[in-house]
Amino acid sequence: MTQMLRSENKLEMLQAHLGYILESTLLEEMAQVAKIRETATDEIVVNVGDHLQMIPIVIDGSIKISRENESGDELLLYYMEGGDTCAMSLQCCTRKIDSQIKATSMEPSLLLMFPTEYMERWLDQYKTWRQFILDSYHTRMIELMESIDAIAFMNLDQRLLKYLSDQAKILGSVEINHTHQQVADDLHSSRVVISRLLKQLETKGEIKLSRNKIILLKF
DNA sequence: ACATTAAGTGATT
DNA sequence: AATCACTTAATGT
Repeated sequence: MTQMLRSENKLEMLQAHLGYILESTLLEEMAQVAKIRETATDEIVVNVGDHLQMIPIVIDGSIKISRENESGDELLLYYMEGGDTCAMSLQCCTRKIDSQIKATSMEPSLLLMFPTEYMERWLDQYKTWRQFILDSYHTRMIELMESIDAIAFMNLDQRLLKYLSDQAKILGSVEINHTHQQVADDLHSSRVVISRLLKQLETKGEIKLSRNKIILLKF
């Protein structure tokens, strides 16, 4: 009975996000094989070097994807939100490549995890699924280019503003609960520099600062 | 009251 | 824009 309810819930979750993209037979099949994963704020969902067994689709919440090297240097690449999957993790799974990225939960989130075998089979079986995966590649690629643009063509102060408004948009709040160090890590900068830039923004009346908190005033 | 962690500042490269 | 070395402020125990 509870088993029944859980799989019904999964179907509802899937329908809510993918109902208009994927046919109901596929959605039902997905609901049957999906495993639920709940994550807490700042929980690391995937680490560099991990070997993925299952591929996630985000149902609720948001996940940030960042690059990280051996010495712990980071750079935020893009975000995943409701209905998003990361097609790159599919390649990771099927080719047995270790993950090159780190995925961190930005808020309490709910993911549905799918075994690789099914994902591959659906690729042959459902053209809507193939389209979904290809679309995912496309959006990921666009976002990657956007983040390259930001690094190559924008000053750090511009990047910081973009970062703040992105965070606000995704977390649905103008109140961002991050330390300056966390912001610096995401932007691959240093805490001192970020503190100074934030101070400037506060002086200009764009934001309000307090410990562990940045409040956006003009967005 | 004390220790710890976050944030601010001046000087240097 | 980054780093160092140091100060000051906020918070938890």
